[in-house]
This record gives sequence, C-alpha cells and structure tokens, in this order.
Amino acid sequence: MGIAERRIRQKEEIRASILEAAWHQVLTEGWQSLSIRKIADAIEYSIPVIYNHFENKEAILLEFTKEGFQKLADTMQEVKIQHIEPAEQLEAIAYAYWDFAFEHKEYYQLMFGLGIPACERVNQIAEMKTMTTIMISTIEETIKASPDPEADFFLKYHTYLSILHGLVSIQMMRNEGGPTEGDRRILKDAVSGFIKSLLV
Amino acid sequence: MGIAERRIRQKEEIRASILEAAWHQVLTEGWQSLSIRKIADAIEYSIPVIYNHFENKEAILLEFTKEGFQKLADTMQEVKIQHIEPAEQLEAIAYAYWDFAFEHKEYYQLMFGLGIPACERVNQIAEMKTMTTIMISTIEETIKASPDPEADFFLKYHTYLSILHGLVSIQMMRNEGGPTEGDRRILKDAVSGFIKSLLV
DNA sequence: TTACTTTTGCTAACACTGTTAACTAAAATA
DNA sequence: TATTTTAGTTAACAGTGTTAGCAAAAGTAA
Repeated sequence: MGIAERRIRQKEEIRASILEAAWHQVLTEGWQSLSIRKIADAIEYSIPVIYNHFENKEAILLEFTKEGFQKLADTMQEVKIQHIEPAEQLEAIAYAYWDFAFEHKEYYQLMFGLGIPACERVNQIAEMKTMTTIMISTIEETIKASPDPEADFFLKYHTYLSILHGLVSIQMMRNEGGPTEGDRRILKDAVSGFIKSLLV
Repeated sequence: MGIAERRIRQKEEIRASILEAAWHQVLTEGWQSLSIRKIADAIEYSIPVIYNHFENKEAILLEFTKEGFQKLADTMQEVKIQHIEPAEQLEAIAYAYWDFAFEHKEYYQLMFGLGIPACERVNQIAEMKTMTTIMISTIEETIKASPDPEADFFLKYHTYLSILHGLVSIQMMRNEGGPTEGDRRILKDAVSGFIKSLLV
C-alpha cells in the first residue's frame, strides 16, 4: 500500500514548493511584497491550495523565522567551538551574530520584526537631528571630563543609542503589555555599565 | 480680502482633523490598522479629500514620526538640564528615552519601524531557545572565570543581546545597502566594551 | 444679476491584498 | 462499476491604497 506514502510525499512536495517560491519572492522583492497570489502563481496552483498546507500567510513567515533562528544558532555554535576562552567565544559570537544579520538580512528582519516602512522615512527626518545632537553633546561632555578625553564620542554615541534601542525593541517584542520590573533592572545595569566604560 | 485667509484656515482645519482622526485610530487599534478609508469615515469626508492634504498614507505616518522625534528630543532636553554632571545627564537621558518608548509606544514603533507582526510570532518559537542557550552559557562561563563570578548572567545576557540587536537594527535602518566600515568599528568597540565590563 | 473660472468634494473605478464557500473532477476504495 | 474520498478549481467577500472624471459649490468679473 504505497499509495498513502506517495500522497504524503506529493503533499510534502507542494509544501516545499510553496516555501521555495515564497522564499524566492522574499529574497528578490523583500518580505513586504510577499503575497499568497504570487506564491500560487509561482507554483502553478490555485490560491486555496496554499491554505491546505499553511493556516495562513503568517504561518509561512513563521516557518522562515524558525529557519532563521536555527541557522543563526548553528552559526553561533560553529564559531563558539573554535575558541577556548569564554570571553573570546563571546566576542566571536557577537561578530557572527552581526555578520548573520547583514548576510541574511531578510531572515533577520523577519526574526525581529523589522518593518522597512520606517527606513525610507527616518532618513528624511530633520527632527531626528535634535535628539542626536542632545545625545552626542552630552556624551562629548562626559568624555571631555573623563580620564580619556580623546575618546571617539561619535562612536560612543552609536553604542549608547544601540544599547537603548536594542533594549527597548527587544523588551517591547517580548512583553505585549509594557516592560516588567526585570526589564528596568536590565536597563539600569546596561546604562551604568556603559557610563562606567566611558569613565574608564 | 479675508477670503483667502479663511480658505487657508479651513484647509488647515481639515488637515488637522485628518491627523487627529488618524492618531486616534493609531492609539486605539495600533498603526497597522490605520487606513485611509477609516480616516475618511471619521472626518466625514470622502477618500480623495485626504489626498489633497497628504501625498499618501506614508506622508501621514511621517508626520507622526516627526512629532515623535520632536517630543522625545524635548523630553530629553528637559531631563538633561536637571543635572549638572554630564555623566548624570547621560544616565537621566537614557532613562527618559526608555520611559518615552513605553509611554508612547505607538510613536516609538513608528519612529523605528517596529512592525509588530513578529511580536506574536517570536514568542512561540522554540528554535529561538537554542540561540539563547548558547549566548547565556557563554556569558555564564565568562562570568565564572571573571573577578566577579557572582554577577547576574541572565541580566548580562540581555545587555549583550540588546547591544547586538540595537546595533544591527539601527545600522540596517540607516544604510540601505549593507553596513559601512564605520559600522564595523562601532560593533568592535561596543563588543569589546561589553566584554571588558564583564571582566571588571 | 449674470457669466465665467476656480476650487472642492464626490462617485466610481483600478489594482491589489488575505481568506473562504461551494463546486467539479479526479483518484482511491468497495 | 458504483461510491466515497480527496484535490483543486472558480468565484466571491471584505478589505487595502490610489486616482480619473465629473458635478456642485464658491469666488471673481462684467
């Protein structure tokens, strides 16, 4: 009775072709432009067929999100075992993480919900400069009064903003209804750590 | 000839009511659910009227993005002048930034293009745990071999991830076509700074 | 007041999106 | 061969952003 097996195999083939077509679309046009109709077109089946394999569009994206996390974890594991010292491992993992994000941009955007709409927006916003100026000037002053007054404050500004934005966006993602007390502790620790690093 | 003035005033009134209706929609249902039709409904005008005041939907969101950056900059300025020491200012600004993000969630999401689609997604992803485990264990080992082996490695993990994610998402937002050499320098500085802070 | 021009706002449509109900045709089973 | 199951279809619903074309109102000039 190989019929059932063949049917499962065929079903699996369609499923795979859906994912393949979807991923091709994501890679070429960005995940914003992925549509069920385009997938259906690409696999040469009608639209409802896709819903026999995935509950909805979100489920297809979820598949890629999982794949992305798996790939990232694999890469990190690979890199980790190439070093013995934990501190060196930590450094290598960080670089691997960063490389992964830019080498697999589409994965990363899906994994962390980076909607590109703001990308085009944010670069034409004069109002952002005010914020930037306040931050940079404060860092500049802090550095000038520090043991290493020659430190690159532009560099430090980016670190500062990244820590803050990273904290916020990850915490926002995790907890639907506002930050927890633990989140606040993390903030305090991160900020005090950064400032200490400025004051050597 | 106050006619022209009155016309400008009336036009401005409609424009304001569009923004008001749009913002109300964003606040109550999230910016993902904002639609031109809903705005038109709310202001009791037909759809094309909105396009007499804004080039497209994006332009309306851009307005809020600007507003958000202005508000954030104002808050930061307020907080800054309440302290004398630059290092203290830096700390206060950081807290203000964080508070702003969660108190004005909708603004922040618009400003930094945080698409919520991944929010629901990311919390049901087992694959994420592998990545988390690698990171945490490495940090744990680093801390154990450090002068302060009692440090909270869960806390440090969050800082680590936040720095990385913050760097990536901001750099991705700024440079459409991959990171620059300067971005890589920022990464190196931030990572080495973090690791140094672990090793006291 | 009348005739003309400009502005304003509307209806209706186009081209998309995700999703699903209802049906047909093919395949497997009895 | 007749029946049941399953696969795949068409067509539609309910949305989305955006725009062309037209009617009505408002302002201007004679």
